[in-house]
Amino acid sequence: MFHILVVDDDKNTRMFLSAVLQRNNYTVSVACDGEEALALMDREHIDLVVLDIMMPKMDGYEFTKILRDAQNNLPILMVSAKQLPADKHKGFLVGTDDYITKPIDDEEMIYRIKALLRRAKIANERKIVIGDVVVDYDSLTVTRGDEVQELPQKEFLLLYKLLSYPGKIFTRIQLMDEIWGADSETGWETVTVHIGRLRRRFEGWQEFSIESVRGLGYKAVKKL
Amino acid sequence: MFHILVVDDDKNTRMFLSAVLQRNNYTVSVACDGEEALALMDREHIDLVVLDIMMPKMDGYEFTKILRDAQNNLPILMVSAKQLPADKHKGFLVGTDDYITKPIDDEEMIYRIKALLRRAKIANERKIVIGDVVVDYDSLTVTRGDEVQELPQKEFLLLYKLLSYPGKIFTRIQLMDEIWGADSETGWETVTVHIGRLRRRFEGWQEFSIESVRGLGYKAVKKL
DNA sequence: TTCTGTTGTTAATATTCTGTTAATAATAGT
DNA sequence: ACTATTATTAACAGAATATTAACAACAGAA
Repeated sequence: MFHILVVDDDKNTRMFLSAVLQRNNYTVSVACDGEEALALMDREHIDLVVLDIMMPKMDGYEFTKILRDAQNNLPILMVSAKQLPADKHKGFLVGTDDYITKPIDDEEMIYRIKALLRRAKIANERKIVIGDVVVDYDSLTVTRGDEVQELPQKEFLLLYKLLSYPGKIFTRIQLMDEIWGADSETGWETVTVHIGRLRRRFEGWQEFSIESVRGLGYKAVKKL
Repeated sequence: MFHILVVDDDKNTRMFLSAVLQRNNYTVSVACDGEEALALMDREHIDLVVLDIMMPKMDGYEFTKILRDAQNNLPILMVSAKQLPADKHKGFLVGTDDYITKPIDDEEMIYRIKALLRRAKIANERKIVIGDVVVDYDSLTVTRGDEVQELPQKEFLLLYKLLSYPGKIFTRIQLMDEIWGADSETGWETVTVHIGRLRRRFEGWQEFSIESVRGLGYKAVKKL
């Protein structure tokens, strides 16, 4: 089903992790260090990496950094021996997706792996996820829990654009150009109206909001 | 295991795609353009096609059209250079099964290929089961409990197509192409009428429904 | 042939989107 | 506090799209 790569220099840990993962119906490959891991990833398809921070030659941070620099956004679950907050922080900085600390609780690990895989899958589906809210490009829908809203194209595209770059300010003209096309006859005032309609539609939703920036335009704000 | 045909006029892209696919345990054939691809398909068995839209001589759309005309419903993954939202939709509206945009993310591609192959396998089983309802391709019947309905061909094919990919949106044109054949004289308005007939026929059935997506087309929704 | 059911066409009707305008509200600058 | 500017909102009209019914053409079975 899913193929997981375990990278750890300690043989016992490797075996322990493999066993736990296999028991949970994942297939597993192992590597002792970063280099070996990278080599292996060229040959096999990997869905997720469980990565020890402390390793000889190349440590976990370096490994992550190399991957991310290469635009690879494979989900990574880091395993850290230390419990210092400073360390946790560093992990997130390089671009890990989640981490657990030793001693490893297998249930917790499996739980986190599931969560990561779920997220990665969603990321592959042209969807924007904000908390419980899912914005799906292919069906023009916005879902929260079991509530599904199908929006009209213009409204949807507007929302999708804004939420694709949360915090970024778009001018009305920009939005016009990108959604209506630069040579559209339509006046930019309609953007305003559509924004209004979106706001009304998602009135009371905690997950995000569309804010106006006077004199400039609009931006979407995620709230979590 | 599965044999994939890559059709792209750019040598580098071809090599890149081949490499990624082979690394993921697919066997690969390549072709530079549509004609070569068609010739090759006469000689070799192909499970799936990865197809660039932009090509000399025959472009991706044409290629797809020819295949579909010949009642060939090989899964096709289109590769589009453009990232304009309007275009994106066009891409999957023509009659492809799925599409990705350049720059190609290999993980995304593999993910989508897997999904397509899985679906193709299901489509070959010629029977769709939804709760108590059985849709049987070979006898053109829909059964619920001891109630058996034999539907007219066109109606049946339409329903079957939609239910084969629940949730996926099909445009009328796409449905025309796939059921009537791309060079049929019949106008796409007919699809609308048939949808209406299907709806009437299965009025009040809880198991599934056919929903319209304004501006795009129709989709089947399973309800459990 | 006559009857029946399927299929495609068309036109009338219904529904939903979209853009415009004008009135109202909010904001910043003086 | 007043004004000029900018933003919000509601209401409307027309465009675009979808649904439905009625009918015509046709094919096959009785």
